[in-house]
Amino acid sequence: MAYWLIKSEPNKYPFSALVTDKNTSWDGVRNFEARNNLRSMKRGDLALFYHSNIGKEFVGVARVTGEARPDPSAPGEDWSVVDFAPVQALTAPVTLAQVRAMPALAEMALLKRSRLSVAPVTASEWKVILAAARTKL
DNA sequence: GCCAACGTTGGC
DNA sequence: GCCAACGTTGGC
Repeated sequence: MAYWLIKSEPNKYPFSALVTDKNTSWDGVRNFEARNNLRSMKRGDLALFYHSNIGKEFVGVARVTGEARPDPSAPGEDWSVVDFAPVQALTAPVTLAQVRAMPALAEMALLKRSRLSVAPVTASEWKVILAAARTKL
């Protein structure tokens, strides 16, 4: 199983909306690398849900429930969506400042590739963040 | 609201 | 194939 991070601006689609919706199609990705990351996701993979711009923190965990398929918001174009369901909110959100402050997270894509909206997370990074979030799955 | 970073586009 | 211009993301 692989780990990922997905970013959303909370004024557009907050984690709470995923909780309400129970399932959502992650559409609108228009970056090749982010799209390729979506295509690498397998059912059952877990993703950290990050609020960009507002909050700037990890707030929850989501699970891949449906693997990549054509993005209906871009008919005829070569983009993909993946389906996610909420797993749980983090007990304590983990802020960008916290991530920056932890040496174990210095290489995270969130920091190194800050403009990439769908990115891989290593198993060790995953562990560190869930510990900081005081969250057990 | 500004601006840095950086991916993409298009002219040559 | 290079590179300048442009658009977008996301932090501040």
